[in-house]
Amino acid sequence: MEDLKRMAIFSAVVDAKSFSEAARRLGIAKSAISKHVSLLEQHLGVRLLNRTTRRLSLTEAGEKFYQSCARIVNEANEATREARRLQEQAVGTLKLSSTIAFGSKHLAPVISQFHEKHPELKIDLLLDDYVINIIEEGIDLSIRIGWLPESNLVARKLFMSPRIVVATPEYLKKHGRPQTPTELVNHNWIVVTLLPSPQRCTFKRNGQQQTVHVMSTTRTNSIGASLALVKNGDGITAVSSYLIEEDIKAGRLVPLLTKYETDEVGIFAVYPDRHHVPAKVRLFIDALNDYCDELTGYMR
Amino acid sequence: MEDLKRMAIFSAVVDAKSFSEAARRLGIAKSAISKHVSLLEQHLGVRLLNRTTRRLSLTEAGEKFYQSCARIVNEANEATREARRLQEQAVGTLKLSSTIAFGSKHLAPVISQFHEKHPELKIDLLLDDYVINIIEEGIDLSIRIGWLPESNLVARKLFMSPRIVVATPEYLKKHGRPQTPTELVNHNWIVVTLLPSPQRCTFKRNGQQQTVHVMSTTRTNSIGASLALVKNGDGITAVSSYLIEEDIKAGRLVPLLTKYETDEVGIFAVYPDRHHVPAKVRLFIDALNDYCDELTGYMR
DNA sequence: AAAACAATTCTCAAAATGAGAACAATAAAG
DNA sequence: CTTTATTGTTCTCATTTTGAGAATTGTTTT
Repeated sequence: MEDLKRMAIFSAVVDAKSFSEAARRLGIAKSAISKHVSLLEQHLGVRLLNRTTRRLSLTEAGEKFYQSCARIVNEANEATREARRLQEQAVGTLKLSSTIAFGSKHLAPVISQFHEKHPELKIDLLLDDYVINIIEEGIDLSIRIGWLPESNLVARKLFMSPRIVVATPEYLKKHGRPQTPTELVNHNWIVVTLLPSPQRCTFKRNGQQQTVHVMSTTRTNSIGASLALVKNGDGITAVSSYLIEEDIKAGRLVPLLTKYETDEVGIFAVYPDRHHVPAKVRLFIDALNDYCDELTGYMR
Repeated sequence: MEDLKRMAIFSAVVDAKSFSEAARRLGIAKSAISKHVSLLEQHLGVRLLNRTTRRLSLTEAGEKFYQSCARIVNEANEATREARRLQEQAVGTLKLSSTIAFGSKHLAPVISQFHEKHPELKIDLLLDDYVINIIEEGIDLSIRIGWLPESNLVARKLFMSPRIVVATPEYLKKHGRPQTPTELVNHNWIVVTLLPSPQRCTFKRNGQQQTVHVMSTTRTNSIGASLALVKNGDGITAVSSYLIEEDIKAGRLVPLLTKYETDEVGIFAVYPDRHHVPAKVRLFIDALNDYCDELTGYMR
């Protein structure tokens, strides 16, 4: 393993048909070349080159060995080039992950636009409401809600979204409309188990903050399911605004406690490494950012 | 070129699916492994492995790169093995060189016997009376007469052979039989131009040494031709005894000045390198030695 | 919560590398 | 046949690289 490097040097010597010339080409002293070849021969226990000060010739073993070395050097260069190409061009496959709700609603349009721009790039979109291990799954880019800056991973904020407490008009007619956070304890809160503290809700008003422990008989690990349950009139919950704009406008859902500020939740793009971000990821984050800027601009 | 070695390390990490395990297998510290992989990534500008402390996964570029690395490591091992095989086994081709006379008379039987013992070894016999450059021609083993220990090359003495002054009976009847070295100047000496001092001949008797400058009208660069000329009755010359035993026994040639000791000439096996002598060469020298021992034993 | 283990980072000593000069050998030129 | 130019080898020495070991941080299991 040590002398893979020496194989490259030996190969250069054979190509140059001279120690001195090889030294010149590689930009190192000829004494170094000489030593490397000697050590390689010593380690192999095989004479590779017969040499006088004036002439070089390959031994039979050297001839065969050279063939292999040339192939190896070639393959190494090829591999390096290919790795850099994958890094710098939008090619290959981009493995995306996001929550089902965000993915189907927002990622889809970005993807289709992105795909037009970079037709060579395949996209693999994995929608999942579970918190998945993006290292284990080999995810290039994950869109996560309310991400707490987890170690080693890089999280870039796309936008902040307030969480709005909503219920259907029908539900409110039946169970009454809460006017203060404390009144929430009298309602069936649909708990989304994915969130860090699913049964706790914080509100602010006039600089005063209060936290409510909500009551619940219904839990789900899916944001989409929670929304569906609320829409079905089963209960009440807080949902990121970006998911329910239309529902509110259409009157299907009613925003509650609008006098209070709720804790905003961040939408983050998460990827595994700050250094050496491949082009496919960088470009997609850019596209996503543009989309989100437009979205929030529109919402403002 | 610098990171061919690192490609091997990276490959080992992927094979082991762990930095620590790879370190154990390669017998170096895991901190070293970590650094090597980092440097490789840095040099490529490409992330190869996504890693937490507990899990490893290849990036897309890393996956492709690994394929190449694995091939390279494999090829390198293969090449090393093959080089050693060529070194240690009597396989491949043995390129022999010798003077025409010695080659046809003595090498041929050794070769045929050797070939029976090592049927896998091809033999390439080059007969030439010129002094050839064994480096340039890629000769494995050269049998040279009266070789002066030339630089870099290794010369191993096979046997010493006295040079005997001979002529045909017919020639002697016509021109008289020289009784002392000085009388040689009256004869036509067949000069072999390959010898170091072709027109000089040294004799010893009773501890006294004398050198004669011989006269000549006939010169040749071929020992065989010189012998043929003498046999044809064209002149007189000194020939290594091993070439003319039969001719003397049969009376076709008459040894002259037998009271004088002539300068012996050595028969040498010459090869390019003292270290790492391949099996094919070593074994052939051994066989040649055995043959020569038999020959000189028989002559004694 | 604690224990066990993996990767990273740091420091420091040891090893290797490579430049440059001196040398020996060879071939070509005068 | 000597001179000259060039090559590969060897040597020394400063520089760089390397790797071990401990400490650190992060992750998983008990």
